[in-house]
Amino acid sequence: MSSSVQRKRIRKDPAARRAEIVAAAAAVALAEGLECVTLRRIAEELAVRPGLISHYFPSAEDLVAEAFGSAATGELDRLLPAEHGELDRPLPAEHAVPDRPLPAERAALTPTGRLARFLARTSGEEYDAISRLWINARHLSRYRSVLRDRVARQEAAWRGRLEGVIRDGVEAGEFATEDPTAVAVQLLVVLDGLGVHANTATPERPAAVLRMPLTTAERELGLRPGTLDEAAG
Amino acid sequence: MSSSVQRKRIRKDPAARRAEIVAAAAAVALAEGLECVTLRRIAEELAVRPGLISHYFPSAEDLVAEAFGSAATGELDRLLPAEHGELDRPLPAEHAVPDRPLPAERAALTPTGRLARFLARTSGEEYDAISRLWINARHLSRYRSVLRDRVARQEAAWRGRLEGVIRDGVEAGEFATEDPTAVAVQLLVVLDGLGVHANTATPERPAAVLRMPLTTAERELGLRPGTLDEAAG
DNA sequence: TTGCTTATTGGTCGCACACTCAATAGCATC
DNA sequence: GATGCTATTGAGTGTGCGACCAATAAGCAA
Repeated sequence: MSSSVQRKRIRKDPAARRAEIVAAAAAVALAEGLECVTLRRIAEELAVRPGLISHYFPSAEDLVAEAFGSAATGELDRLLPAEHGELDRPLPAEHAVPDRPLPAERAALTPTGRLARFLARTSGEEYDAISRLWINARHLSRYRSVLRDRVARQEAAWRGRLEGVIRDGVEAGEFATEDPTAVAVQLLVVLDGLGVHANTATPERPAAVLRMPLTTAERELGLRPGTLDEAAG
Repeated sequence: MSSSVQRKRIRKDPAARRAEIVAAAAAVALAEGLECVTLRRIAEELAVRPGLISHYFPSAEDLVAEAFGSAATGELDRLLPAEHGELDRPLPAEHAVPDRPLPAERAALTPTGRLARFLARTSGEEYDAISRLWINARHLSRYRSVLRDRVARQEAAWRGRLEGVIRDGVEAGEFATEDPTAVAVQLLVVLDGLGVHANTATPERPAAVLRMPLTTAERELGLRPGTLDEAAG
């Protein structure tokens, strides 16, 4: 029998195959965790033999790091899209930023609107998957040095993106702060702190706790309380 | 040769042996991570055969959960010792709290002093190991349900202990808050948020970020800024 | 001292993992 | 249609894991 197994080989362009592998690995990482990114698992996902994955990633650790980097970059772009022309990475690029002009309605958002939308999105249940990924990566970083470096780069990317929005807001006169970097880091600390519970079904948390990101942002940026709720619609 | 291997069997009281196993597992969990708590590893630690560990813990998952519970309880007692007679766990006891009277100098500390000391200790580098353990447990909870329950119980224990100090302070007129629970959770969120970096060597962080726990506590408890620094000595 | 309970051993099984490498076959090029 | 490059396979290695179980011996009680 052995009916449904694919018999015919499909020979692809190395670059395309590699991208395909990374995409599959990123999807598995996001949905099931970085420890599920194994040669066998990704090979099965793509209906190829494990040896092929080894061929593109001689060390499995590199694939895991790449999967995390790809997934995290994708999620950041979804949560807080970069404005056209925005320079948000002082470090070597993690990924090529698509250089096409962004849709008009995005470019039209004010810094307050962008920040409000980001904070709204990081409160939803959809954000749990991303929280899980970060916890996963931060823990696995303990043992895998390649991943550790990737995590550091992603941290810088997320902080840089958020910092950019804050700077835009200061420039536009919407925000008031002396140290955009410190505010960005403080916000990320709060979001990380709230996100660690993503794997453990936490009972209802006090409203003051759920509002921490908004409260922190409004306090540190000199916004009237409630501003960000209203801006989020 | 096979010189140094232990030949003679040592037969111990089951309760004592079990305690020994848990202690060894907790030490390994704290120092090397929960995934290093394996039958073979703990057996080697105690110079016994792996089968013996299986005998006491038919499911390895139970041992891992027990190791985390033991380590976390021990660290909480070290960071924020329970006052004599303090009732800090509404849930079934995670561990028997030693009922002996505490040293005089500890019992003499005011709530402000206890809180200040706790926050000082959670800032030191010694706290990194505990942060690592929490990240580890929170991530592994994704896959291990027994551990997940233990994490929930420990969260409750830590929150309860902190909440107790806050209530004492309110009662003593040192703190002012309407909702001690919310304050306790907010503090833990900030500490968790700062702790997630324990595995990734983070560059210097802005002073405002490092002071977040103190700032949060002082703000939420109606303390004059600087109070907790001074109380910590 | 003898005997009995049971804590402890030693060995085995099956599984999943990363990694290696010679053999094979797709496909672009001629 | 034939040829050559190389992407892809298939098979095998070694490691570490949890789980299982019959045999053994430690140490207490009779």
